[in-house]
Amino acid sequence: MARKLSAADAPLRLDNQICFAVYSAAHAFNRVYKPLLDRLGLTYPQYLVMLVLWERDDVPVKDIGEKLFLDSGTLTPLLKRLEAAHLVKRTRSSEDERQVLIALTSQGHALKDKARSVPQSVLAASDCSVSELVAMKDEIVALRDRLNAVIGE
Amino acid sequence: MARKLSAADAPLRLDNQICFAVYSAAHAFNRVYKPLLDRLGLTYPQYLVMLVLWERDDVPVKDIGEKLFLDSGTLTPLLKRLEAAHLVKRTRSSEDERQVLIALTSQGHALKDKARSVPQSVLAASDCSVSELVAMKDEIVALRDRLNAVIGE
DNA sequence: GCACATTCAATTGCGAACAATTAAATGTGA
DNA sequence: TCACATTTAATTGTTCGCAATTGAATGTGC
Repeated sequence: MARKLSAADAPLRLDNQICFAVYSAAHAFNRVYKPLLDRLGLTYPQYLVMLVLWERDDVPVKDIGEKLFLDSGTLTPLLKRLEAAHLVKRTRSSEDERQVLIALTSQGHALKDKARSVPQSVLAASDCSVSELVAMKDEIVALRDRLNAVIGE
Repeated sequence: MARKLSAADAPLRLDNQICFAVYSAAHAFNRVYKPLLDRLGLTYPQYLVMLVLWERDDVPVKDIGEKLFLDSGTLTPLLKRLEAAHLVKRTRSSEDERQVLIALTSQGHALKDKARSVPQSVLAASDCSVSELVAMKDEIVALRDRLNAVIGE
């Protein structure tokens, strides 16, 4: 028997998947960021780590992971690359030797000024008003938090 | 001089980044899908490929790539893994020997029925009405398409 | 027909992302 | 104190994702 388009298949259609919308939008963002971040010598996940550090410095790996929803398997090699690029320094905490504290170098601090043009370039690429983007962001964050709540059972 | 919270820093604050909202939501979706897809023996990107093939079979790699915004560097090894799992078959097109056509095996077809429960499980996890999700999806797709339009210059 | 560009998939190399495990440091209860 | 659990990063192995290159097949302009 021939397979035909069926209403029963609608939930499995690619264009009906919000997850694919989110997935493909994330990749689109990545491609927009790439040329901008190349000039800073950063990848997108490295940029996210730098955003965290520009807000608060000298934090354990765990804190960065909680903010970005990433684990040490991702962060350890990434932070070593940032260290190799002389943007951060990794030092064991003296109070708790299990922790590795991540601190910006002077170059890491200085990069913040170069990064200021990035958000507005992305805003321009999105061809969208700030208020619309803020509304979308809030919706997506709310959805993400509901999903994450389910993961923790 | 001490660095303090400044209005000039707002565009660089992690919580103000819609790209991070999208990025972290994509990961949250991935984590929700993981246990569901494990039962099908699929990863999330593999699931996306199967969604494409369940809609239309016997398509060149390029078509799959255009629908999913992925290139051969990602798809070739992924499709080889699907072939190793006996879900698809890869054959050179006789009309154009440059193309590799991807066709579902009987097992690949059969997996569709097992996959039908996935979307509703994710819907439940999102704790959101269908109409809200559809509205969000449309907004995100529109944003994605604007971003992709900029990438093509 | 023949040089040339184009198209398509495969390959290589690098950087995430994550599960699972390991090892060291710390905390806890008896 | 001492056995035990917990916390924290690092490590290992697998899979994506993409840039850049390669090589074969096809299309083109002369």
